[in-house]
Amino acid sequence: MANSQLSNTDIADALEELGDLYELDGANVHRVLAYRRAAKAVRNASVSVAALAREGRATELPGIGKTLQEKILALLDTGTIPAAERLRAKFPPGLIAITRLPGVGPKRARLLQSELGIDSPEALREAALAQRLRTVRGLGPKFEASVLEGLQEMSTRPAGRPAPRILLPRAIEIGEALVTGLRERAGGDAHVQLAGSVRRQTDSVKDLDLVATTTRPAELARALGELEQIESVTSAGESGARARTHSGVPVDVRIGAPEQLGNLLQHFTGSGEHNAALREAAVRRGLHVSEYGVLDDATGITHSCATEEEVYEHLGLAYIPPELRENRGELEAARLQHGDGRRSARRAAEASGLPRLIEIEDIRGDLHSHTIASDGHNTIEEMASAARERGYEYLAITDHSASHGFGNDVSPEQLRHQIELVREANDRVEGIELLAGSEVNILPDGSLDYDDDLLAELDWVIASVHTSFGIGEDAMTARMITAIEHPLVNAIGHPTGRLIERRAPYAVDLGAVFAAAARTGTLLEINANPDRRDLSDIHARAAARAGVSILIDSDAHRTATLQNMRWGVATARRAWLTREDVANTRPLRELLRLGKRPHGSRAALAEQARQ
DNA sequence: GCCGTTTTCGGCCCGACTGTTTTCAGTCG
Repeated sequence: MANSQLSNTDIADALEELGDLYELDGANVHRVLAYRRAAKAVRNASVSVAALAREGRATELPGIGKTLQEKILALLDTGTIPAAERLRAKFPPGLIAITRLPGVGPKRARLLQSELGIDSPEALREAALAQRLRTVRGLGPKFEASVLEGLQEMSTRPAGRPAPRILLPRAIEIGEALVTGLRERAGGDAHVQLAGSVRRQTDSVKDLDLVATTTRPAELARALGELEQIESVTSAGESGARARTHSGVPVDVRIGAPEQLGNLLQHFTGSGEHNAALREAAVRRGLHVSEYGVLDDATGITHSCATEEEVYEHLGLAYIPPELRENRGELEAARLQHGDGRRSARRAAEASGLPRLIEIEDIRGDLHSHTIASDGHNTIEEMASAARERGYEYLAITDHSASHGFGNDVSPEQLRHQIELVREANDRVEGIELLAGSEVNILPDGSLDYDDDLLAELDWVIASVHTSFGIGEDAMTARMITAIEHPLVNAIGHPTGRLIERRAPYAVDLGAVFAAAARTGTLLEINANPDRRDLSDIHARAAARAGVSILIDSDAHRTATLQNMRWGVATARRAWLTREDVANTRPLRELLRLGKRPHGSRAALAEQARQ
């Protein structure tokens, strides 16, 4: 019982390590894959897998069966999995580290260990420098050189860290510059566009995937190497090229014929998991999907598809938006009944179980923004004008509260003054309604750092955790629920505190948080700051399923960052959310009715809070 | 090791490129 607190990340790491060990041990590849899939399912689970396993329900997760549940239970009870212990003795951690090098997989790692006794990156480096790798059959000088280059690259990173991933906005910026450059150089009939994880709008990306169609592929492949952003071309062939930007981002360009654009796009948009599941399902229907077309066993004909809609139609599926392609149930939802096949793509989508995803145009207002009263860079009126230019009907001014720190505290007296300023601005500025609000700190005990009388004067209160992240899961859960139950709190800001690629979410029982939010009518935010996107796609989906109304906010600290809203909408789409799931797609009055105070005045609620 | 619109066993997506070979294994996406 001592380890029942293991997080999903701990469990996922253990399963992944076991997968790596089995792979080195030469296990069946499908078995290894099963461990990796299971690790991913655990990592993505929005409930505690430890708790689930204790109840014997971990098998409800996709890819986890009886055996893996038993291994998880062993890990919880003893802190280790027996099979892992045994294999660790055979394959030291240094050997697993070697398999992280490009061009070195499990087979070569084991070969290096058995032939040359190499079991760490250091030993590998020594052997490569001494030109001993080439003495092994199947390895040569080029392999030696690539190993040394890989080790050099690895040594520039903190120990054991994978190559850094870049955030979506930066990836799009680099990717669009490449697309523009290729279009200019390739000219004529060339079509170039971004695919891969950028097109799926993931939080961060590891590389850029571009898809191109042209009648002169060689010319386009050559053009890639000539772009000013490209440092080097690492490989090139008939169907595309691979390169690296000066900023260190790998770039993959795939080139095909125009009539295959749909197949190419579908293939290179991924995700890998979506494609694998798609193809497995297709094989059961006698169809084989590749980037070149859909091969029908029955006729022997390969159908090229100029659009992705055609690809999915061939497979009896409604068109699946890129954001949903993660093998999280979209294939099942997209499956069409017999007779649906001849409908238009739009009709097919409506007939399927796929959601009609929210769009940026659905957003009517922003309920989290800062001004010069705290750490923002613009005045109330400047923010209001910029919001109005975006077509918003309302904007809440929510500067930080009394204990925020960082020199940006807003004292109770200052907040009273700020409320007056917002009211005055609201009278002056036409065409948008301003709400006098605050982003109030949730203190470690769950209380807020303004008293209720002052909070009752506000039109809008969003409460967030900004300090004491490490108080432990139980204390954090109680802290959040106390804030959620406060009758004057409309919404919780960035509910997990994560920073993408930099800081993990704090430990908190999100299931309990979602239940409390649903019960009290407290909105939970998808903070659209591209460093946060918090709630995440997975968490936002779970929250909406638990009956929580979701809010998407920019958390803008200047007029320009109001446009961060797009990253929040991207996360909402990845969370399967529709317009109906998101509160700020509604007119303000309707939104406020949706929230927690359907009856009475704020003063009455303040009274209720005092009791 | 998982899983089922060929279901409790026997499958489990598809192709490109590299470096080493002389027909292919390994790695990668």
